[in-house]
Amino acid sequence: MCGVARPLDAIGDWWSLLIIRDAFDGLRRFGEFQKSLGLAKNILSARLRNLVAHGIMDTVPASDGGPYQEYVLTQKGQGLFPLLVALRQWGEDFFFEPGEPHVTLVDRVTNMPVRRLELRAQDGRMLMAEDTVIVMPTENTRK
Amino acid sequence: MCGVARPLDAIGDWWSLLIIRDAFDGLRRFGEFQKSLGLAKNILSARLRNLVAHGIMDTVPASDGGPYQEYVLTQKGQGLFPLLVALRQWGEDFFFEPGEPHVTLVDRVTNMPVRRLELRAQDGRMLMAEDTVIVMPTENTRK
DNA sequence: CCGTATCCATTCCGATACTG
DNA sequence: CAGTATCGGAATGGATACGG
Repeated sequence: MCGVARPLDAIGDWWSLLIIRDAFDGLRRFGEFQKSLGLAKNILSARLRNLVAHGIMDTVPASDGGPYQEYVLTQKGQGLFPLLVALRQWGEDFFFEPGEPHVTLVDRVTNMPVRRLELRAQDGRMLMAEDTVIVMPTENTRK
Repeated sequence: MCGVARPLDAIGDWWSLLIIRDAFDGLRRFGEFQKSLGLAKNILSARLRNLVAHGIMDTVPASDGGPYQEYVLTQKGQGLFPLLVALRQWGEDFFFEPGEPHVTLVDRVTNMPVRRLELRAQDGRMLMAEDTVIVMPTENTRK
C-alpha cells in the first residue's frame, strides 16, 4: 500500500476526519463529539475505537475526575494538522462565497493567524502547486 | 456545512482521492485509472462522473486522436495538491519503516524535491503543529 | 452520562454481461 | 478500449433498547 493509501486506511473514513477536526477544536468527551457531529452512538464508538487502535487518539481519565474517559490526539494524531489545514484552505479557496465568514487557524501562543500552507523545495525556494507534479521514488534518508 | 465537511463532500470518497493522486501522477485514461487502482469499472465511472460534476476534473478529447476522452485535473483539482502532500508526508512520518523507500514530490521545472509542507503565520514566522490549535471565525477578506 | 448490542433499511461494491 | 446496465452479497449507518 502506497504512501497515500496507507494514511487513508489508518484514518478510516470521513467521520473519523471530522472527529479529528473536533479534537483539534478542543473536544474531548464522547457526548461532545456526538452532539457536534450528530452521528449515531454506535458509529461514534466504533470510529473512536479505530482511531485509538491506529494510535491517532488515546484515552485518558476524565479531567474532572468523572468515571469516564476522554479522547485526545496523540503525537501522531496531531501530525494530521497540516492535512486539515489543507482541506479547509482548499474549501475556502474554491467554495466560499464572497462575504462568507472564514475560519482561520490561530497559533495559541502568539495569537497569530495562520496565513497559508506552503510548499518549499529543499533549497528553500517557494513552490506553487502548478509547477510541482511528478512523483519519484527515493531512498529513505529520514529516521 | 463547515469548511472541512464541504470539501470532503465534494471529493466524495477515498477512491476519488486515489484517482486524484493518480491524476497528479500523470494518468489520464479510464483504463489507466482502472489498472492502477483495481476497482470495478462501474465504480470508477461513477467516481469520475462525480469529480467532473464537482469541477475537480474535466474531460478532454484524447490526446492521441482516439475516439475516447481523457480526464484531467481542473485548476480546482490541482488545488488539492497540498492535501495529497500532507497525506503522504504524514504517512512517511508515522508509518514508514527505516529503509523503506520514500516517494518524494519533485518540482518539474527545477527538478528540486519538495522538502516539507510548512505552516506560516501572517508575520512569516514558522508554526509547528503543536502550538497551533484553536479555530476562530473571522471576516472574509480574500476574494 | 458513557458506551455496547441488536435490528433493519439502505447503500455500496465487485463481478459479469453487454454495447459502441 | 471505454464505458453502461444489472445483480447479489456484504458492509454500513441510523434508531433503539439496554447496562455500567
